[in-house]
Amino acid sequence: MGNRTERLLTIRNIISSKKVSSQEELLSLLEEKGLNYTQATLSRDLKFLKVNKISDNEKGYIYELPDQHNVPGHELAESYAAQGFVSIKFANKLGVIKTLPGYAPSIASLIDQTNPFEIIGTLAGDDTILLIPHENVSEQDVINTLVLIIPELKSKIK
Amino acid sequence: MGNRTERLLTIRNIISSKKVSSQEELLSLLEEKGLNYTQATLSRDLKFLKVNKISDNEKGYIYELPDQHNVPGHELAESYAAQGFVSIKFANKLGVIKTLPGYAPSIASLIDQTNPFEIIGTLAGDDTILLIPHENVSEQDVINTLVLIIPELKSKIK
DNA sequence: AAAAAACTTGAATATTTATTCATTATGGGA
DNA sequence: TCCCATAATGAATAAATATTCAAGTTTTTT
Repeated sequence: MGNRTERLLTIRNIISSKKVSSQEELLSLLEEKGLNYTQATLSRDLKFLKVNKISDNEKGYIYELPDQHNVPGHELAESYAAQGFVSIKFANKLGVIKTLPGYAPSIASLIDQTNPFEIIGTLAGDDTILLIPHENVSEQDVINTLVLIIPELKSKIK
Repeated sequence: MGNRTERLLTIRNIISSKKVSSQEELLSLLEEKGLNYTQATLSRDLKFLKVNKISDNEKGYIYELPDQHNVPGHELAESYAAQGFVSIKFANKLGVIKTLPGYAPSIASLIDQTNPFEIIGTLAGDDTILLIPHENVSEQDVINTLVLIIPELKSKIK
């Protein structure tokens, strides 16, 4: 895995956990984690990740991860998915989601469609989904990502 | 109504119908409509309207209206609302939404919560909602706004 | 394994966007 | 009506962000 990937993952991680209001600020947060890059590269990364700068309550601006809800019909798929979700566990760097019988394919497809950076692929059976995360992605990162995709899971996980 | 309001409405209207990729471009689109302002003012307007600049398919950037789906529990309210929606008609600059019995308050509340610029207020009975649009807002503008709030209405309206 | 193509990056710079500062308009109270 | 306070605006400028160009890397092809 190249350094770029680590940087991209770290950027997503930082942005989802803190309010960042400029590239310069983000740049120094990356530096704190030992990732030294220039503003030019960061600008390209943010474009690639489709990170948005939005206005934050009249005062300043913050960067925000792209909204995961632009897929047509997403709302329906989402409540269906939340309904069928049972649990998630991790072992050997893999995530295993248990679902109600028959729900696995549609939940996996939802994840595939939003194509989050942290999860490189899924494999669905009937009531089980195997999640293959990127290297260096923590369990909490995966969980955060799932909640980003299906907000209603927040109450069901962790 | 001051000119500022007209400008804000026009900005939302333009952005929802065209791809605009810079303030300068938007500025000249406003000019075409007889609205002459400076970039400074536009920058403030966009901040006020919480319009976002997002990356558009690796190539460039576009401006986008704020997502209307950040209200917690919105997804559920939304499918509920779509379910209860029957029709919308206009008369004397007012919009009248008919709903299934009992649905009006929750649909109206959804509209109020997202607080779209184009609709200054709602009044809900049991199966009827009165929509009070801003001056100079067209029926189509109101419909577009409703669809922004409740995407599932797209198939039900117009 | 060499050559070609494609990708990644930083430095410098161009471009774009936000803010400051001064000015003018607008909207209540006395 | 006259103040006063608040809001809106433009010009200039500061600040932030995107891109160009050249160089270095990695990947693919032959």
